[in-house]
Amino acid sequence: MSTNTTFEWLETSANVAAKRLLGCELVREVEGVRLRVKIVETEAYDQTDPASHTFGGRTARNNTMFLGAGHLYVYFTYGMHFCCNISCGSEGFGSGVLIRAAEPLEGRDYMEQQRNVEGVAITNGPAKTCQALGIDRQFDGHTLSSAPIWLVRQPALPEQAITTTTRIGISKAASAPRRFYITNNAYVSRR
DNA sequence: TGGACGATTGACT
DNA sequence: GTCAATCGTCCAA
Repeated sequence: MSTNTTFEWLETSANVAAKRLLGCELVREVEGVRLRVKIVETEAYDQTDPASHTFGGRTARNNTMFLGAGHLYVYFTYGMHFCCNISCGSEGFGSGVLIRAAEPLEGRDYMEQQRNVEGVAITNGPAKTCQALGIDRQFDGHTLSSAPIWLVRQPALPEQAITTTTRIGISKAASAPRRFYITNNAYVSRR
């Protein structure tokens, strides 16, 4: 099993971590099935950012983002959806990267069942990706170096393969260019 | 302790 | 393009 033991490469700013995570794989084992996806769209958030959950300081909800790099921060939103982030930076500084979309590499059938749809809609959004991978609140705080969910680092993509834009669905700091995605990837979210 | 508001999605006009 | 669903979190009072 190829798992990472350290996350030094994520002990950096959210912006840099968000770009480094593009192309990396997230592996999930559930009910004896292995699911594997490639991260294709991310957004950066940190304590200095009014749009971040950590802007107001450490709370019970956002605690995972303060644990240091390599933890899964899962939050519940709109009364019905879960979204997941990968924490980055140093312990004590609330920062992380929202996984907005991913491309299925293995276990596509299982993901389609979870989502009850076919095509790119299985993972082309943050809550969709969580649902496809069966990620919910119980995994908040999980360290991404062990089963049943772990991260596999991949070589950094060339800058030219990455598109940078403003983030989606936020009202504060809406003009900050902190959304990153793999140019022309079919699974990148639309709205 | 009440109420506004979300790092969204899917259905509908 | 517009809008409802649905509830945990946070802050003002």
